[in-house]
Amino acid sequence: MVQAKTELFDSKLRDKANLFKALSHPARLQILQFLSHSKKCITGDISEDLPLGRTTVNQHLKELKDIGLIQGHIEGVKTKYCLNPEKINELKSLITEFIEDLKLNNYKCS
Amino acid sequence: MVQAKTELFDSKLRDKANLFKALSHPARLQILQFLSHSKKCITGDISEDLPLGRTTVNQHLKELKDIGLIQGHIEGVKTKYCLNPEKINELKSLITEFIEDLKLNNYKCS
DNA sequence: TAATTTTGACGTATATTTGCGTCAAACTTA
DNA sequence: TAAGTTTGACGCAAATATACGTCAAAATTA
Repeated sequence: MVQAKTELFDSKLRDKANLFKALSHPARLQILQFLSHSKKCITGDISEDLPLGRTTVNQHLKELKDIGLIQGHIEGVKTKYCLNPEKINELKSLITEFIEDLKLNNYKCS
Repeated sequence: MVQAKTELFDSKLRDKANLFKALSHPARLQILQFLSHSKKCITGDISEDLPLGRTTVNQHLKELKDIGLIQGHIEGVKTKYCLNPEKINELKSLITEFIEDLKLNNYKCS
C-alpha cells in the first residue's frame, strides 16, 4: 500500500503537480528552450543538442508530448516537433495563478 | 552508468528543474497553500490537513525546507513552519523568466 | 518525578524515473 | 531492388521518490 496516494488530492492540485513534474528535469527544459529558439525541430537535431543518448531524449520528448506541451508532425521518415502554444499559455496561466495564490502581502509567521 | 547525468546540464537549468521538482507533488503544493492561507503553521496541523501520514508529511516539509521555500522555527516541543517570502519571490521570478523565454510570438513549426 | 505530546532521524518496502541498448518498421537514396 | 536513415516501441538496470513504521530526544503537563 505504497504510492497511488496522489488521487487523494484535489484534481486541480494534481494537474498542477503534473505540469511541474514535466518541467522537473533539465533535459526537458532544454528541449523546450531549443524548440522555441531554433527553427529546426527535428528529433535528431534535438538529441544532438543534449548530452544524452537519442533514445533517452526520445523518452523525454514523449513525456512532453503526452502532457501536451509539444506536438509532433511526421514528415516521411523524419518527425518534427514543435511547441504547443495553447498548452504553453495554459501552463503559464496555471503557474501564475498558483504563485499569485500564495499571497505574501503582509505575510508573517507568528 | 545510469543517472547522475543532470550535472551535464547548465547550472541555471538545473536550478530551475530542481525548483519545479519541489513543486511536482500535490502534497507539497497543498502544504504551500496551507501555509499561505492559515495562520496556524504547526507541523501537526499541516499533517492533519493532508491525506498522508505524519512522517510522510514531515518528509515533504523537509524537502520544501531544503530547497528554501519554507522555514522552520522551533518553539518548545512544537515546530512552526512558514513560507520564505524571499525564496517564493525568487521562484516567481525564475518561473516567469523561463516562461517568457519561450517566446511564442509568431511561433510556427514549419 | 512520571506520563504525555510533539517532533525529526532512521530504516525499509514499493513505485517511479532515468538512461540506454536493441530492434523492426517505414521512408530515402543509390 | 539493396543499402542506408530515422524513428519509436520495448525491455532492462540503476537511481530516486514516495509512504510509512519505529524510535529516541526534548519539552510539556499531571
